[in-house]
Amino acid sequence: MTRDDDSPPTPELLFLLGMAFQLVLTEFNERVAAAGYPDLRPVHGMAFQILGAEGATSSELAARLGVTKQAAGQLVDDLERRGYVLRTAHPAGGRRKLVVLTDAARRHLGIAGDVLHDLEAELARRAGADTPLLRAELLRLVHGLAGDDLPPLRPVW
Amino acid sequence: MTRDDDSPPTPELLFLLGMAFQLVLTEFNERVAAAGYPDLRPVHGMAFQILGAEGATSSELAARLGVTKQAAGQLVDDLERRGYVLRTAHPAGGRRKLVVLTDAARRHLGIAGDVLHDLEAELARRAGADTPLLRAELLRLVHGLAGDDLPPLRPVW
DNA sequence: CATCCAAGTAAAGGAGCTTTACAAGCATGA
DNA sequence: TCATGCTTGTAAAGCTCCTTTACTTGGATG
Repeated sequence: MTRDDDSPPTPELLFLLGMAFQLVLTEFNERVAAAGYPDLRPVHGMAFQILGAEGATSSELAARLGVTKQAAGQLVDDLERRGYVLRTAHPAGGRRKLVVLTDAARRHLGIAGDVLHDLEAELARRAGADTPLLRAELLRLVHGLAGDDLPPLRPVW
Repeated sequence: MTRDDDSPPTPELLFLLGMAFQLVLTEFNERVAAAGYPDLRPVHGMAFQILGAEGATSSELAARLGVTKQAAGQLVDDLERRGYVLRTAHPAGGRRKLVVLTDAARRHLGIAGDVLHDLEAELARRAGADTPLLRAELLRLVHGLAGDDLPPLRPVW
């Protein structure tokens, strides 16, 4: 009894999750691009968020992004060239370098946050989606699958 | 008034959608791999589902997958080499070729469907997620963003 | 029959990652 | 003291999957 065949043919949960994520992310990305950041992908915003106020090392960034430290290093190279991050001396010394955000990145974080909230509010209005309920249910599902620590967010295709 | 700062810090809807999708997809993919298909990625399953009972041309497949026809052609090349699809003469003639599933692909479709349903049932039990409710809310959201026609499902990173 | 169009294919190239390999700084125990 | 080992950071090569560019082929349309 895995399926009720005379119910309306709702797409599978997995497909719905995928389409919802993709649609919201694409819309978000387009709005952020239109706001002056056409050359920043979602992963860059994720990196900014991880680096946050205190910064982090490339290796920490790699772990949180779920990629190799080389990939994270390349990302930092790129962002540094474009003026979004700086490699500074790490207080703990050693070979470590603390990657910190520049003001340009902080401005992006602020704008992206605004876009995100506007978008969610619009979804609640336009689609009539009960976003608090949706968030609660999704949080349950995520915790059920991943435990308490939230996993890195990566493309899975 | 974009944020209520004294509410519990639930992650953003976009993040929750991403994590939920990724977790469920990864779990799904691992189970399918364990069931004997370690070399099939989600996009292959999507292709099987699109080709379905009647088959389709490479160009149709490309449109539904949201990639170029060359990319779809390469996918079909690969799947044909591995015995999952066949290029047959197209009833409409012309240069068209009808790509159809082999029995191997149909077996995969059946197993993947079972895995999907098992997984959803487990989620409802383990996580206590109200999956019908979740599906309804997600469907609302998707229709609100995409209209009636469901968009191709692609990686967005 | 000349023209155009859509389908398929071929080849090159690029983005973004991994793998392999190595150098540099520090901690640890014998 | 100092050899060992661990971890960070980098460098270089290679791989996968996609796109871009360009071409061929079969049929429709005037």
